[in-house]
Amino acid sequence: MARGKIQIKRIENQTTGQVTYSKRRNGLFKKAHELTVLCDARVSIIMFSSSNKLHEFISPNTTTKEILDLYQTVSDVDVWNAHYERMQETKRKLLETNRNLRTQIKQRLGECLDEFDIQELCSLEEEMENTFKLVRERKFKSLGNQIETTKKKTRASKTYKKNLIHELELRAEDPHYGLVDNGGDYDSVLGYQLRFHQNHHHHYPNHALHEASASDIITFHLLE
Amino acid sequence: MARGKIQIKRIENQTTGQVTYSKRRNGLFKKAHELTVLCDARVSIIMFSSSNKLHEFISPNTTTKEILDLYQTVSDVDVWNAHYERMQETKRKLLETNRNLRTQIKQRLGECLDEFDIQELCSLEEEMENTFKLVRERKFKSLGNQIETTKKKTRASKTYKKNLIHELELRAEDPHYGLVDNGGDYDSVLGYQLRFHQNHHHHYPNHALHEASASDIITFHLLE
DNA sequence: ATAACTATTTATAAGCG
DNA sequence: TCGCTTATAAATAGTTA
Repeated sequence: MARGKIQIKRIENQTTGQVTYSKRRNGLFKKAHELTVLCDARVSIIMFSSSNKLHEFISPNTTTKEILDLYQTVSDVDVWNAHYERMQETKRKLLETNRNLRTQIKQRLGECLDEFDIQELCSLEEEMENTFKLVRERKFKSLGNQIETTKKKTRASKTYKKNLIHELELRAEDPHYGLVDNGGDYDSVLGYQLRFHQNHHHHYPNHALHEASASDIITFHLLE
Repeated sequence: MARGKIQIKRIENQTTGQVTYSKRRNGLFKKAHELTVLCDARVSIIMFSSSNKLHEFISPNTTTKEILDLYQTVSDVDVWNAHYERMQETKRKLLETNRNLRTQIKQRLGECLDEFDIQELCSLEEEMENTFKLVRERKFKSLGNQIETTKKKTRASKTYKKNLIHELELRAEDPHYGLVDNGGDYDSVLGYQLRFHQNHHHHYPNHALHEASASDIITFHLLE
């Protein structure tokens, strides 16, 4: 165990350096803590290793923020000023952008048009026209989709109804059907099914639903 | 020389405390400096004595500000004051508003319409139509104004021309006029007079011209 | 406050598990 | 990366000047 006089000189060996850093850091923090207790002082140590790892010590009963605020007050160094100013600048720019955006919106709502010259008015007019067309297209497309959907539903209910009627005809032809359960059953079954479609009817004359339009179906949905 | 085991406990004696504080502070700073050199680290120590005296250590080749900037970036600790927090909040809100405004603009340019349902599309369509009309109205009005202005200018020029010709006729009728200078014909005099206005000449033989400026005359020529 | 001295305590480099 | 050990370097309380 060679323990000659310690040279205060950069430790080249990485591993040894790491170990020494760790040990001496602890030693430093311990000393700081002792100082805190012995002399009722407040100490903040902030350190970065050569690999930029952060380590800090702060005296008990205080916070780093407190110390730094105090430091800022006492020392000449304006620690946060640069950041503060940068934020002010950011805020200013954001507000400016915001104003511009609002103006643009107003112009697209037909306000504040006085500042525009003819050419600008023309291009705005053109833009509005284009957008108007786009919106209308989109609207029609959306409506088309909706109609398509309702048509499908209509078809589905038509098929369902046809099957139902077909089945009823079969039962009517075959007496066995009627005898299985009591005979009043037809109406009640049919009535139950059809109430889905319209509130008050129990019977439909033949094919009554075949030509149902989209709006009818919408009504049907609302009633349901 | 009583040198028993050092108790890590607050030193009540003021003088002793001061001395210890001074000695240990130096020891701490020395350690910090050694750490800096040995391990290539950057250390910032900020401390306040019980009497609120500030002492600080900073590694060579760096500044306290640098360390604190880095600290703020790396640490989660909220070292800034309430003002900073308020500014952060303001910034956040501004950015949010900004986003919303941009979305609105995009929608009014016909983009991002997928999120809209039929009703929204309808009201947007209506809005676009209204604005479109407004813009067109404004355009026509602006065009109207422009036409009106040019008409006025044209009228003024015509009056001017009429007066000029009238005067020339008078001169032609009255021999005294013609004999003053050599008898130039109407055309050449007229040509001279018109050139004379473009070149900013001095005397006007007729009051009718007093209201016309050089630029007006140039415009008149362009319009004719 | 600061410096020097000195008996002690403390810190820690290097080695080991 | 730790924790432990140990010989030695360094720090420091108390004192004096």
